[in-house]
Amino acid sequence: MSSFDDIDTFEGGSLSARAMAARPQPYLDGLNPAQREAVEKLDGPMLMLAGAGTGKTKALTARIVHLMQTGAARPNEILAVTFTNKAAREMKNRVGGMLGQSIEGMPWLGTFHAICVKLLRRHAELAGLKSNFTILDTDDQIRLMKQLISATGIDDKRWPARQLAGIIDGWKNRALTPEKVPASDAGAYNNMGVKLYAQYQARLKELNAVDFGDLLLHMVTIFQSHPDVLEQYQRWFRYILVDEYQDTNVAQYMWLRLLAASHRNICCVGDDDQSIYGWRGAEVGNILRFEKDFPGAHVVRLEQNYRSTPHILAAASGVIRGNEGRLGKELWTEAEGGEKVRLIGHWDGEEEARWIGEEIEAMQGGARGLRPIGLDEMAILVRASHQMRVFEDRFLTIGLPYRVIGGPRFYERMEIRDAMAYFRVVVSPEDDLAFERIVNTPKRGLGDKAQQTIQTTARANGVPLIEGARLAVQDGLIKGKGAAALAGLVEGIARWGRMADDAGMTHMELAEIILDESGYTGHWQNDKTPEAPGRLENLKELIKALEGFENLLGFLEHVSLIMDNEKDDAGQKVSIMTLHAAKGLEFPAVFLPGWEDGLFPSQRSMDESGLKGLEEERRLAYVGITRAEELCTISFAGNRRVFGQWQSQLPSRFIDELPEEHVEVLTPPGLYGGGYGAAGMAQQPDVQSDISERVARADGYNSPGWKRLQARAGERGLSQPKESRNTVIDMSAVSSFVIGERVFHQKFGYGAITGIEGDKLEIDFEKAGSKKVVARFVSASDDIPF
DNA sequence: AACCCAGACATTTTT
DNA sequence: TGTCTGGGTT
Repeated sequence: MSSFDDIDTFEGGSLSARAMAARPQPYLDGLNPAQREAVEKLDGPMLMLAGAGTGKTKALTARIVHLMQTGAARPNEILAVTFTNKAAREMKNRVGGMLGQSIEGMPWLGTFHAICVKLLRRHAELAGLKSNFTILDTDDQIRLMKQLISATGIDDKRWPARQLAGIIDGWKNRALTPEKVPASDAGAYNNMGVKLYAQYQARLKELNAVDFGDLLLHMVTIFQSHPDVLEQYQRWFRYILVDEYQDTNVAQYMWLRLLAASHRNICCVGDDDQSIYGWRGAEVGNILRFEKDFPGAHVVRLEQNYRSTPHILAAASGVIRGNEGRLGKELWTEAEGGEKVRLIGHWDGEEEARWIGEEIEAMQGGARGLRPIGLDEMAILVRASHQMRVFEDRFLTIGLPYRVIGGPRFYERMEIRDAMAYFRVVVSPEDDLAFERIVNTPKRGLGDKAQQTIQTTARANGVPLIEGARLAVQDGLIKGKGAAALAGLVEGIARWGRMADDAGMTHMELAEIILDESGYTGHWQNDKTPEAPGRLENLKELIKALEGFENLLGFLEHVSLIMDNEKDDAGQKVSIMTLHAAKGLEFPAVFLPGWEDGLFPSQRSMDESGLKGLEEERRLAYVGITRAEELCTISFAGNRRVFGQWQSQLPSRFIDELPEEHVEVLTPPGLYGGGYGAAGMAQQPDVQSDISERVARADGYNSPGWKRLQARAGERGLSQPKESRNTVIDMSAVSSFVIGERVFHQKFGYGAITGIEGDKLEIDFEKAGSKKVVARFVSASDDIPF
């Protein structure tokens, strides 16, 4: 399509739009045919199926630029939604870069939540809110829930606030208001769940607050009940783009469908094979159903991968093939050569961590004829965060710099949340939840009773808590030390509020004054726990973060939605993160440890969600492998300590699904102790067995790998690996020992048993002294073949 | 109101 | 095995 055609067909024909349309289109040059199609076909529904590393963001941003350059839409007529702020930021930057000028703003490029906040503030009254409503995070949500539960006089043991909040979140994800919760759902909780849900919503309204789920739920409700409002936005958003469509939940899906209903100019980008947030309410079905939802939709597949070697892609394809109900897509690359995916089994988790540590060190220097790989170019991706610990322990002892990505984030830290609660009460004194949080932090001698008094006083007078507190002191309902402190706090909040209006002070200075005068800073200065200095450090950082904002209010608004803080501390470091956190990232070298059945795929996923759960786990495996550009190393351990108990592990069934010809099986080097290391080596994965064989198998314990493991264990005179994951104490191992017996241990050498307790033995070692060890790791001394 | 200990419990977490 | 929570104690 030439730009001249566009001028003729362009309807809104302002001069500037025509001038825009006449510009050259350099952004189309670097695109492959599929990408180009995805960019140029502007009208009507489109599904852009973009595999990992296929230049999705490039296509998406080019499409946005194309919309503007052809004059199809002005920047503010494009609705572009992402899931993360990071993705939104990146897209903004790239669009700006492609235009070669700063964009005059794309106000509707943002996360679902950020856009909904904007919309909801405009139409708050339609949801029974004031436009300055506050946004609660999970923490506030649970505290509110706790209050409701105790107020209702329900057994909080049977109704843990967390769980209930989770259930309600689930309903909100499915766009269910309390009235719409189906009987089948409601009945399961004896109708109490729905009742509490309704109460919770009522309470939120009283507080003029919403939670994350509400942002979408309210907007969907408003669109459904106010066609005029909906129409206004249908007309306004001429083109809609959605990133990571496979991760949308029902509420987001409905929101999009409503907005796109009239013109159907909606372009959804996603990859059904990378849908890994089902447990959070995401519906893979949304993307699978797209062509039914939008008949006549254009489907474009981006399959050319620019990230990984052919071996890596083949391995990933081999695994994901095991899933049914895919839209179907096969990655390919023009690149050639490269290393096969490497696979290695270890004796236990520590061993695995040790090996990976050594491997990382070797790779830095350019091992095995490969180029030297920097620490920043390597990542360890685990299924669950507790797996990180072994690596941290190991890397600390060998002094290998690492960085953990994810985990508790900056704005979720206690001290940050406390400080922000202070800012919140100052900015809006009627913020009861914030007031509640700080009223006795630091300790002001206001215990449960005093706080109860404040609550009842406030409720009796129909005023916010802070006013209730003032009245309670005034009327002498609270006495003594607490009363003085409380009066001081209430007075302080008012004073700080006045300072905020005072032009002579920056909001950073104000923030510092608030934290100092309230005694909060002092509270941590007096705290002698080891984490106190870090917390003070964080508070300093918080103040620094204020700099970028006009005032406290602006900052709070920003933070309520942007809970990420990427303080990428400088220096070369190996990254450790969960597979979930790794989505969207890429690294030259990737380690995927812990590929053991039960851990990965996670037993819990399979128990709770059956085949669906297993398929999501498989997608997680696919995501993991496709993060790697040059080198991907998968590993598993035969034994692992789970909740402090030793358990035998089976190699993950996903290992069986790796295509043999793209995998190189590594043999662990001669490990210390020989005999035990050899047992670890026995666990060669059965790369031969294909999917069909695996599926045909009645249970997982007949795999060639398992049989070999058993056989070799027997040869070595070791205890047999347990068949049941639940049998924690290995009775055979225990019963074979007697007190006084001379035994050998892998790490501690020879010793004599002095005590037996379950599966643990107390042994007086000749060199290492007396230790308690797990029976599994001990053998009668004459069994040692060397 | 602050502290301590026993018991429960333990994935993944874009906003 | 370790962490967190809630109940009981000081």
